[in-house]
Amino acid sequence: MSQALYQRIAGSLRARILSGGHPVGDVLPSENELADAYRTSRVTVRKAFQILESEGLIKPRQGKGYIVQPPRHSTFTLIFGAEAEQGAYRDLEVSIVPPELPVSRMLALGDGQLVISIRRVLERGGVPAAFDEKFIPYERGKPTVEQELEHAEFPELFAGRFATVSLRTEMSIRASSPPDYVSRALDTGEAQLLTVERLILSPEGQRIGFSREWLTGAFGPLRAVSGPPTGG
Amino acid sequence: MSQALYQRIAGSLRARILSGGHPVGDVLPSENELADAYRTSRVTVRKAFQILESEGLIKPRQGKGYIVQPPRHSTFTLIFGAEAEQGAYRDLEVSIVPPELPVSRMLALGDGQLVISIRRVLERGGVPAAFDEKFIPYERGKPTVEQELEHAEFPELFAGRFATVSLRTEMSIRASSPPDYVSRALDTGEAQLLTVERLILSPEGQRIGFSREWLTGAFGPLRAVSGPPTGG
DNA sequence: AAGTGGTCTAGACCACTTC
DNA sequence: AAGTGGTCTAGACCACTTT
Repeated sequence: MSQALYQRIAGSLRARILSGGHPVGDVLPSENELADAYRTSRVTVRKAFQILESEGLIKPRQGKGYIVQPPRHSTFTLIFGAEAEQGAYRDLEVSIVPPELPVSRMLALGDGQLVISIRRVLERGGVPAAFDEKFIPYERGKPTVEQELEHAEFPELFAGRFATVSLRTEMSIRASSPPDYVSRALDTGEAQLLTVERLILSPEGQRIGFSREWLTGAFGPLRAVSGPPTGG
Repeated sequence: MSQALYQRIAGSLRARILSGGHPVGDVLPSENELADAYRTSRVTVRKAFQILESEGLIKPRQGKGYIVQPPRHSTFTLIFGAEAEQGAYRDLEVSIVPPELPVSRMLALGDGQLVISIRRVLERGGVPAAFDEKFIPYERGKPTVEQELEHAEFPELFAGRFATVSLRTEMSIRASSPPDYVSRALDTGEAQLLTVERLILSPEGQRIGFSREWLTGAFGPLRAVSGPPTGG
């Protein structure tokens, strides 16, 4: 099971870039040069270049060549959701209520519009680790709350109304003091907690859901990574 | 400037998937079918499929076809660093000191190993927004602190010693109480702050730098997004 | 056996950059 | 004019899945 040729070419170029053999700004050997060197076709060499391009290592410039890019350490990938599965959710309350002002603003609701509110606590090892609160505009004739609750994950909650692939999520992370009912449920007193807010957007940009989570120390930190892939 | 054929094919398929025309688990038309339909070659159709694959919308299975994937809303892209440029750093202190225990642990330092400590405050509109503290193992004969300070961004600080493309960063986000010297500098009193820790790793996995940042409300929330690209 | 994706070839023409 | 990447063709053989 030897590697494909284009993989070997990509690996060889990657190694040379990462080891500093081709510093940032350098122009790599051209497609034709490499095709000759490896006794292969240009298409195969291009495939190798496209791998490195997708890794952000190089960028093509027509008429010039492939140029080694500076590393982008400002884009991080957040690992989120995996940890939440280590624990159990305890449902606190499902209700149809008039929204608080910040919620109403976030969902851009009209006057008198009610929302479905779902409150849950994540427990880990018997200790409350997070308080989770979701808000969905309430509309008669839409799937019932009971049905929706079968899906734990937020975006999937809208599967009946939208193609879930098409939904976008905007996340906002800060430290803030939770309201009383949250600090009581989490037993955290006055402490400020890591707060994660999520806004679910339809393909048309409509705000179709909003959630707030307060994470205690028991939840652990959020983690993010950047840089070249670990396997490479 | 009409779009390339493979772009049009990808766009057409993407639209059908996002609008729910091809639900999750569906098998898309085969490469040969589409090549016939668009009166083009298989290579061009493949290129279209590869775009959708890179977007995470589909996954190929040899002998079967391209299958529509469930959306992955658990991977978020953190937008970090861009906001920091809206403001000015004020240097507080550069010193060579014995590390505190947590720093020594994070960098896996031996006994007696000293570290270079760099403390800065980010001010935005005259208000302190963040406290920034970096630790680098001190070694004689390596680039001087003065030289290193010319580079503001953390990973770039190691440009002399490593090919910066090859560095990885692990980030950890939580809410915590800052030490006294931080809350004094930021004038935040007892409040817990958003805390961002970064560990810089060499290609070999060696821990070559560690940073801590405490962000006040003036810094604003961290933001992350997931879902299909905005332009698509 | 037939159909699918995975890899690869040996050309072609175009737009762009450099000399 | 020569070289570069960008797009595209019309084939080929392979490994895998389904019938």
